[in-house]
Amino acid sequence: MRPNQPSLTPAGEVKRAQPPTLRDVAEAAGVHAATASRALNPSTRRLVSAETARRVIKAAKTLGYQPNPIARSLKTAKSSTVGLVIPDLTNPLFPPIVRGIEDVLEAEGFSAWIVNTDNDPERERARIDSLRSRQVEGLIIATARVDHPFLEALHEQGVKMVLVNRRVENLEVPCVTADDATGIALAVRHLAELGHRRIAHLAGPHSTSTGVVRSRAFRHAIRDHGLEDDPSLTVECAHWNEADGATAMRELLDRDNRFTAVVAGNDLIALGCYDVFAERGISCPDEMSVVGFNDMPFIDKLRPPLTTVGVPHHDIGAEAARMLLDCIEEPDRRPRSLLLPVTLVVRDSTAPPSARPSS
Amino acid sequence: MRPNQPSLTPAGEVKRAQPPTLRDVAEAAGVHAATASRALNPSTRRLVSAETARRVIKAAKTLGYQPNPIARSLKTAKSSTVGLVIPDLTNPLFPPIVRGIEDVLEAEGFSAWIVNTDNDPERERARIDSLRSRQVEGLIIATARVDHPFLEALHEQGVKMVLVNRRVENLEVPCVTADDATGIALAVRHLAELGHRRIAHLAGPHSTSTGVVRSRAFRHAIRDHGLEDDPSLTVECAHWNEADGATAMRELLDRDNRFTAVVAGNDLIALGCYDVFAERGISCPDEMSVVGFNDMPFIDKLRPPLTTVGVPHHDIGAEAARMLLDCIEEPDRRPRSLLLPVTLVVRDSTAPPSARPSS
DNA sequence: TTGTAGGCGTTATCAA
DNA sequence: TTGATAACGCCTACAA
Repeated sequence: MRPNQPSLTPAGEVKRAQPPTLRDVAEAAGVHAATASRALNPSTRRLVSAETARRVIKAAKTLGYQPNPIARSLKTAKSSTVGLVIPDLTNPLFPPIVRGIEDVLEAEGFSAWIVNTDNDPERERARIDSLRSRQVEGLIIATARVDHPFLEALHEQGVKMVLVNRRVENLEVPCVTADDATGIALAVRHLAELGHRRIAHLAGPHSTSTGVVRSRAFRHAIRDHGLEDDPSLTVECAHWNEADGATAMRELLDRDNRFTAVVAGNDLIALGCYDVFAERGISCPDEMSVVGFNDMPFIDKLRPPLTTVGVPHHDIGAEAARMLLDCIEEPDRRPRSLLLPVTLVVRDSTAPPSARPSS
Repeated sequence: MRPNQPSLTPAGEVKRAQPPTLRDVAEAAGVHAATASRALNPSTRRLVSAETARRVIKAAKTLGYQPNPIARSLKTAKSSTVGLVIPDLTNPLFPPIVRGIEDVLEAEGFSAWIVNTDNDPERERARIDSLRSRQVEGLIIATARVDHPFLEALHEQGVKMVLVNRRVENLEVPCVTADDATGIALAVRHLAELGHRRIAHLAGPHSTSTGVVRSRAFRHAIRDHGLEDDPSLTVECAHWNEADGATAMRELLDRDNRFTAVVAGNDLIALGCYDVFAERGISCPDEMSVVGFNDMPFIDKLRPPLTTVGVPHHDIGAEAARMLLDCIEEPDRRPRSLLLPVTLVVRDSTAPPSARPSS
């Protein structure tokens, strides 16, 4: 017999009460455990009499019964759990997405395991393996690269997943992304309307779909507005971060191009531009306009406040979670993809080009 | 018999191979499951012959065996899991702490469940209940208030926990915090050395130990430097955020105090000051110096870059995780508290007081 | 409508 | 040193 009240061990210390189990509830209600299980489970409750159900539920409440999700998982092979694979939680892009995901999951009784890959494929493998061993029912992945054989392999194995922010070529998996192309188009139009003619692009890495899509959209937009379409005005950054943004900006300036505005692949790359402006005494927006992408928190507090493309990160997370839950519930549903609308947020980093003598 | 190779169901679809279980490994190695278990488990490996262990381990590797942590948890009543209770993941303070925690947990085979309370006691209760039902072995709590009966109750119930950033009065629980008092002392000394005599303090909420400790340290430091010790120079913010920082700053200015510098309770409150400066055309640091606390990411990119107290957030997380693991391993160890060293990071938001006519 | 029995995958306690 | 057995808490055919 397992003690359910604090009791004394031979040594005399107080032993903690174990949490009540289903059997304790059943006993208290004077029914069998199976009956109690049915009564407590909304989907099987119709199998027991209303009176019995009432008694069981009351007993459960009295005892403070909480079902043991571990035992339940072992039996049902479901964990009510999903994995969340992101590069790095300290990148301010991700927390709002994570909150969006959790808000939806929580409402459905699911929880998320968050893992950071630091963009290391080895680490990604290991962390995803660990998630799988914990029986997650699906994955939300924010680390996808254009060519990502590991994700393809997972998909082959029937692992349910949803991609956020990114896509993988030739992979039939649901995605939720911002409308990158429109965002870039808005940025270019804004600069064109201010009077800029030579606009540069600091592209994100082309190993990511986001980098590719934004780059392509940039070229399109430039042509659409009849602006100078000079390939040397685009530099690809090695990573989506400040340091590589700064490097790319330096390269661009060293080419001695007479551009007056930059569309940065994202806000962090734009931050790198700011660093280079400080280094070289370039004044923004007087001498150079910059547009970012994402509208990260606090980016409006910069010097100068950054004009950028606003992305509904919370919604991206929420939609992705909803999609994954859909996949889990109806495994045969066809993968949909969602493109969420973006907005241009004009601040002080963009202005008409100065009349300064161009070199 | 459970099929371990993909097989055909009556309907003809391919059935996914189940992941191999311990029994599969045992069978492949020609031993009993119990033996395989012992061989695979480092702590019991000495109970089997070296030869058997080798065979089992090899078989496990060949089959790609991954122990099922759910089954293991059910048996051992341990989940290798801890709960992480924070107010809001989108507050940039927390991601580095979380990473520090995860880095340590991961090395020990533990994982963390993160929950956000949004500083809502009701929600905190619910989320912690849910963590407990998931059998977490302990909690790391970043939401503690000075008076926090719920945490006391948990402690009474024997729930293992470690507090980060905060303390609870009369609660004998291990804590990991930054050395707030020293940080504030450094800030005040820096301002005093610049020549400021009337220094204000925008205190964090006194419902949090951090708010109390920093406030008290401020008064001490002011007296130590023989500066003007005027209680009306301190305003308490309702929350640790921008909006309430701005409100408090407006109140301070409206009192028409002739202070020339502000020690903000944290960086977000300092951000609120920046907003008010913009509103009222006050130039920082020329007319007003500000010091923040925490050295949040990107705070160096503000206009002007913020002078602040640098806090080792990653270390705070790492130490807290280590402490919790210690508590889990040796339940009887006495609670220790750790005070981590801080540094003053001088940037451009502080300067000598101007010679402008005071009022 | 309710009870019985068996098992999810693992580990602990026996006995051999 | 290994094997047999039972049990962790829950769910679900099946039988009553």
